[in-house]
Amino acid sequence: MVTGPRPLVRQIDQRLTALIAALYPDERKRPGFGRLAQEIREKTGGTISATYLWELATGKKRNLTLEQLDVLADFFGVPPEYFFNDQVAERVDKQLQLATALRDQRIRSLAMRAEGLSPEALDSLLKMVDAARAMQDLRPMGDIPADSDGE
Amino acid sequence: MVTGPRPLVRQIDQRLTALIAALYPDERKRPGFGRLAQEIREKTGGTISATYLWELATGKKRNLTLEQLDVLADFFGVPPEYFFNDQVAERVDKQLQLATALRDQRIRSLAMRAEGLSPEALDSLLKMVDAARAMQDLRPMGDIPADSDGE
DNA sequence: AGTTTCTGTCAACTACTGCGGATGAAAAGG
DNA sequence: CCTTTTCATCCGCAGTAGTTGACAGAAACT
Repeated sequence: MVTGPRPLVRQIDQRLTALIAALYPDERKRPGFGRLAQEIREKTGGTISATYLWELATGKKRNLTLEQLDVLADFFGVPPEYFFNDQVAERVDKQLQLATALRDQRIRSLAMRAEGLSPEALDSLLKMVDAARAMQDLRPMGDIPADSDGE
Repeated sequence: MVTGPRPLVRQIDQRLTALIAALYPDERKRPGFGRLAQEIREKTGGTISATYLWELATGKKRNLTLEQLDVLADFFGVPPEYFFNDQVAERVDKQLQLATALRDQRIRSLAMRAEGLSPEALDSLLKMVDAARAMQDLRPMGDIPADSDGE
């Protein structure tokens, strides 16, 4: 069917890649779609394939079912609306920024699932982190060796 | 795989029938799934079939795709999360009660799309409507002749 | 009465979501 | 160096989301 794409189903790819980047800030250690799919399966008990994950991330498929939406939302710890509600996405992205800035595995997953802080609170927290980083004369995030993982 | 149904996809049938009942309070004038599907198609430009609508309302199918979710949410004027987020559903249902109580086509669709009032505000509005109804000695809603429709 | 329209329901079909299994390239590890 | 693992990408298939077209019963109309 050649139905013009409904607005809801437009930005899945961007949202998904943003989540992946947020969960694995260090590009060097970031797993491929194969390993990622396996992790999702183990952690959520749901089923998702590496191929489909890639198709979603590259925008080749975008009209997913509620079940797959739930699996993804469950794994990344975001509300399902994140994938199509701009307002929710904006707030969550703020939290992701904070989590990335803190660069600690435990705090990161906590923050991703918190969903309780206002954008203003998150903004000031981000500013505090920036200030602390400047005082300690740290390089801009990106080339700092990542932590060794461990659930 | 026999994956147990994810929690997200459980109450679609109830939500859908609730929406239909809210939009057409008078059972006598309520259209069947055939006419309803046609209305949805005309109003939203999306595609949905009468049979599928029935399958959803009776719980025979429940794992719909984002595109169909968008069509339904668009037609009924509710946020897409209504179908799987209990918190949103509760708030919207309050609005639907109010709209049904007022029994005016225009106000009804307006209220369905408002999404701005708190549950407390809606509660007091509902109480006011009840009080007004009692003072006017109206019969309990249900057998009042419905308005003649018109977009 | 008969006829026409609408209802819910089902079975057969189509189309696309979602997956397994290739492929070659590039790391990693020996 | 070679071998093994992991990567992105593709092709084709299975299963199911979603449609079409039928059916009989119940209204509504004449």
